[in-house]
Amino acid sequence: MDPQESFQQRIWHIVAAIPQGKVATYGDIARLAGSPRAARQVGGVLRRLPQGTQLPWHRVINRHGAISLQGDDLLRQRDALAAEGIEISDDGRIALEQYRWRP
DNA sequence: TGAATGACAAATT
DNA sequence: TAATTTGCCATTC
Repeated sequence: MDPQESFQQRIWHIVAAIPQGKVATYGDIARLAGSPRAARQVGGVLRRLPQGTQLPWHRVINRHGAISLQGDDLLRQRDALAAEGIEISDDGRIALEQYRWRP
């Protein structure tokens, strides 16, 4: 990975590369960014994104295929994913084997 | 400069 | 198998 870029910039680039209709886990992104143990920081970066961002942050979910957000944000992400053709089971989880992004 | 924080993940119970 | 606890580490206060 490019060491000149800050950690959060690498996260931005990786998340931006997730294709529509696919999802990635926080752990995956952390690994692609060169810090396999920094999954938590991935969430930290996405949390501080500006409102008008173009980043497809809604395509990032946790290892259980579930959305980690809560409240209104949870509903918004759920809708955004459904709009891309991603189906969510009744318990609020996604079939990772089917929708997971494999670069 | 150092302590606290957290959109996770793996190990333990 | 599911729930709880522990470790992680870049960013924020």
